[in-house]
Formats: sequence, structure tokens, C-alpha cells
Amino acid sequence: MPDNREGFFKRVYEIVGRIPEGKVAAYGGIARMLGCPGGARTVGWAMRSAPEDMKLPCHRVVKATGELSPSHVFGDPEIQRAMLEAEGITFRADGTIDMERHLWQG
DNA sequence: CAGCTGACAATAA
DNA sequence: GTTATTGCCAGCT
Repeated sequence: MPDNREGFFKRVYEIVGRIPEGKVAAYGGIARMLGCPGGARTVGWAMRSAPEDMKLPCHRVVKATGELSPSHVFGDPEIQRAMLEAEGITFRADGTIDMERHLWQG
């Protein structure tokens, strides 16, 4: 495909914005949709640079293991947890998400 | 121009 | 089962 890195951000924003409510996507999962299976870090880095103006549900993007992203990202550790809980995401006793129930695949 | 960093993931010990 | 290390892509310094 023609534009790859040019619209990498846009591509990530689009995928993240397509995550349905009550579901979560892994960084590596999104990277895989983009065609970059090893671009897990790049996806996360794109989120960090993603402006709030996009209203991207970054809280729906978590690690492949089901762990939430580092707390310092949202400012407080319970922010993402509360958001996902409000969305209908179920957490395990470890505080990780049930990827088997909420793992979203494009 | 070259090297480093960063919201990860997978493999090895 | 847990911990440590390496690999990946794109943007910055």
C-alpha cells in the first residue's frame, strides 16, 4: 500500500477509534492490523503522541497480556481501570482484563 | 548523519 | 512459574 508511515498515526487512530465499547485491543494486535507485527511499541508511541482532541479510547488499548498501560500515562493509576469498568470490561483478581472475553480483533 | 528513546511482545534461562 | 534479554517500528536529539 502506498502510504504506510505517512499515515501511521492516522492508521492507529482509526483502528483505536474502531474499538467497540466493552472491548479492548492489544498494542501488538493493532500493530498486526497495520501490517507491522513488530510495531507494538510504535503503536503505543503513537498513542502517546495522540492529541486528546481525537478522543481516542486509549484506555481500551492494553497490553497483550491483559495488563493496563502504565499508570503515569493517564495521570492516575485508577483512571483507566475505572473507565474500562464503566465500559463493561471485566477484570480478573490480578487486576488484568479478561482478554478472552474482551479481546477485540479487527 | 548516527544513535537514542519509547503506552510492547516473544523467547530463553 | 517467574525473571531477564532481545527484537521491532517510527519519531527525536
